[in-house]
Amino acid sequence: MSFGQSENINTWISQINSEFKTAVSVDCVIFGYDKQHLRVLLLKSDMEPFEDHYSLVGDLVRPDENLDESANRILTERTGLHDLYMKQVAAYSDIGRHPLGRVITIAYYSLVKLDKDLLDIAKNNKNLKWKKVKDIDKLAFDHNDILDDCLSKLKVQLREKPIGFQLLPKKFTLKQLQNLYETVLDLELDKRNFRRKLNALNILIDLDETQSDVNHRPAKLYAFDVEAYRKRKRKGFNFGL
Amino acid sequence: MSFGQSENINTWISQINSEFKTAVSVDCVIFGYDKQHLRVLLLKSDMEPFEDHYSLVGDLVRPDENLDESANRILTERTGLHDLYMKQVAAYSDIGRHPLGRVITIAYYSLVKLDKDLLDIAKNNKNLKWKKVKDIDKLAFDHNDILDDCLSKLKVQLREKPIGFQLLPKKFTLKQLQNLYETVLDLELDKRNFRRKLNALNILIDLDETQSDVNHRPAKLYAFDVEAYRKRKRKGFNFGL
DNA sequence: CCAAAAGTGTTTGTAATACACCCATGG
DNA sequence: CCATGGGTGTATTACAAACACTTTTGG
Repeated sequence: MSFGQSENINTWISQINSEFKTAVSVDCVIFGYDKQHLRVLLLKSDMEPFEDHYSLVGDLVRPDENLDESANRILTERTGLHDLYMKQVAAYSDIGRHPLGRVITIAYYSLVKLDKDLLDIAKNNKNLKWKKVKDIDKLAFDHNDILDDCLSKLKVQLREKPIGFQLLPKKFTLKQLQNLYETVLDLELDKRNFRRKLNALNILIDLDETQSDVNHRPAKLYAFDVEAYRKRKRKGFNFGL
Repeated sequence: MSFGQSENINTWISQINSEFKTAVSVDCVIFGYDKQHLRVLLLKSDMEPFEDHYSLVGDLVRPDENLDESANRILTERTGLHDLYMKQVAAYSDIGRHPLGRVITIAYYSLVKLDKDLLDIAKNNKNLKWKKVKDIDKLAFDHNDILDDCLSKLKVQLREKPIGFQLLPKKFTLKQLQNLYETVLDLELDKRNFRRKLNALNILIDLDETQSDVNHRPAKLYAFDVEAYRKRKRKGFNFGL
């Protein structure tokens, strides 16, 4: 950032303290995948005029943290998890977007594996809910815009980078991975082509294990090979789905 | 944005006015293309400890404008032009990024056709300079990070969307367009394949005009067909270079 | 032995790549 | 008539898409 040469430092500081007063917040679109559905963690709003609307989870940015740290803090506070996959998406700044004054918010999306513990946080707190993305209607503030943008970004990234694994358990079957892609991208994929492509990418570890307790032929289990991906990333990588 | 249920409105407002004090700015990476080189409009900084470093052009966000409006204002103030192509890229927020205090900045990149008038703004103002991207070394603040991110974004967008035309005059030759792609993306393209591809895209208007005053066979002139692009955009469009 | 999902190859069409010569103009 | 860049087509290769049957397990 930089300022016109005409302004001096004292003018500038006093401006910030008076008419340029602005709050900065972070809002997180926390995506979770649940074998069937893509979900987002929402919070029941208690703020006029949005009572009983759901909103994204967010908070003001504190003086001792940057935006990434702020997003991480919010994620940990809400989910109890650390080091989630997380991506800054955009800043939202319309004058009237927040009823209490000028609040500019920076949106992040993040990805979590929806296991029982995580589903429980919405049971232990009446105000939290894992809503299916498809079922979300009117949210508080401009959070529908934010959600739409984050979902678009997720879809783009899912096609280009191996981030889908963040939404699955460590060990997964190829069918689970395919289902994830089909659900999130809202399309149908050919089983054989999908498997061939994944095999060619060489980013999966064959665990030599199979499912148990299924009443059909058990599927092989795989894990994401972070190292193999890192090595290949340098010379360009495109998931290409 | 939303806040924990425990906080009430008065707490929150007083927080903004005291410890949450933050300034928000916009910084613009203004790219211009000059037949040979990709350039960025830079400004000589007069701020400690960055005297004589160049910086991006930016300003504080005013109370009556959102970020897009702020970026537009900065662009118009610096270039005299309106309605430039413009894209929000990311927010930068490290604690120590600005010597005068907590300043969170949102970066935009924008594209202009570098004609004589625009080149003159750097001649009429000693502090402004159209620097070749390749020649830029240490900038003030965290502006190298911002520039790098904006350049990456530009490269991605250039491959996917027909934004290159924003850097060229209204009438251009296929060679000029190819040169632009080769320069910005730093690669070599096959002339015949490039022309075939562009022809297939059907987003150019053949103006039935040719260059004049060149000492070789004059090239045909084309213009970007905005309407044709708009119609095809709905059903997906990828420049695919 | 039945139900249910896992696993596996081949063919066909389409898009990307590589490559060399003639053309129009100004000087 | 020469120098300079403009303009054009074809053959090859790699990748994407479409498609059906056999295998393994639990009940």
